[in-house]
Amino acid sequence: MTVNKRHAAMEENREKLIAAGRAAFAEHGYAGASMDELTAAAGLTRGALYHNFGDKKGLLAAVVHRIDSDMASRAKAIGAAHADPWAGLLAEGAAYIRMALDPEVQRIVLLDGPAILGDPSKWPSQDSCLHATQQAIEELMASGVVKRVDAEAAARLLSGAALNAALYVAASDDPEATLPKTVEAFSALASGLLA
Amino acid sequence: MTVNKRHAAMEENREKLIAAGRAAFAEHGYAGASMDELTAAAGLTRGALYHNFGDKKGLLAAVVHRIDSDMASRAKAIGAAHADPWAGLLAEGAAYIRMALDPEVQRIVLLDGPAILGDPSKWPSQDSCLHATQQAIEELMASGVVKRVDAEAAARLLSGAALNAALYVAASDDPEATLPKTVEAFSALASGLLA
DNA sequence: TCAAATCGCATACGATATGTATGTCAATGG
DNA sequence: CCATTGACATACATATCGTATGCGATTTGA
Repeated sequence: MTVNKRHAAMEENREKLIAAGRAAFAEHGYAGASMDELTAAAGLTRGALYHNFGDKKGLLAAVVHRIDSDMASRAKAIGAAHADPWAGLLAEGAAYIRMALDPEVQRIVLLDGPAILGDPSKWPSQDSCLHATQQAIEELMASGVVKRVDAEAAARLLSGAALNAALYVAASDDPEATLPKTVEAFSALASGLLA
Repeated sequence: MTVNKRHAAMEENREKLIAAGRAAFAEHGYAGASMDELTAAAGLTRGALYHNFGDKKGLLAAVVHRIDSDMASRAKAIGAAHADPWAGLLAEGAAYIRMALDPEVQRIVLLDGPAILGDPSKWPSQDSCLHATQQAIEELMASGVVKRVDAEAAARLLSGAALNAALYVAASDDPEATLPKTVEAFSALASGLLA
């Protein structure tokens, strides 16, 4: 009976590798992360890695998917906390900007992710963040709050602006001061979608 | 007199290397481009490359700077062709989206550039595109056409949205159909900056 | 004009990292 | 209880970057 002891151990090792990969990619970047060090830190060898994820890109994809899911669920919660759907969308956007200030998110999801895995809209994870934004926009369009434009394009523009802005904020000399100004400009820009 | 034959040859070789790097980075990506092949294609060896550009990143920086300059001058011309400054800004944005459809621009400037060199706003080239947009926005703010928000942030958001949108358009299944819808959504979004 | 010094570039070398092929041992299941 | 599977470790082959060294053409100074 016992639900396969081997499978349980495998899942556990996968978790270890994803965690180690997340740390290594965040600290050294994708190119600079050594698979030997990474796997050793997880108490394993490269054998486990190649068996579980195929290659280095495979591990990155798994790590990106994990972080992306975390971000989407957090953003969704924030958006849902607002009674007014439009305010919810703005809050969601601001939340993305703030989450993207995390160096881990920047390095892995915003910089190395697209460079190595290609455009987020084609990721197997479907880019949960993008998907959530698009859904919010579609609902707002249905209720006549926002202009009728292509929802997918609008979501992509909005999310692109937000995430890109976060990179800018983080790279600025005084992020604390730049953040509110950027969020304000973001709100102004987003209002262009209103009907 | 003869203005140094050595210097002339050196400039010529730099041009060859930049051209070869541009082609190699575009085709294989930064990580996948071999310096041996690249320099051989230029009729040189890695010795010339390391002497002129320091390291692989140095060559990428030079190539990015070159492409960025090209883009900025083209966009500026397009913006200046419009009598109405606001229409000029929109046209500039649309031009960026269209230029960013070029696979070379995508891979080198939008994907590998930020991943390897860091945020564009910190590039030595100052990211000419960004700078031009910011200037246009400042002038429109001075003449009361657009809202008074942080011009640098607004420029970054607008440019981020445009360039990011281009990645999305290019990755879409039917770019020809996606492009006009995206440009339309871009115009709507940008109108949020109007006073 | 000639000789010495410069310097741009080629060559040779070492280090390191990825991906694959092979081996091993515990868990499974008939 | 034994044969088989398969998850993981080990060993190997290959490729690439960056540096250290060497060469030769061009420049410079007298």
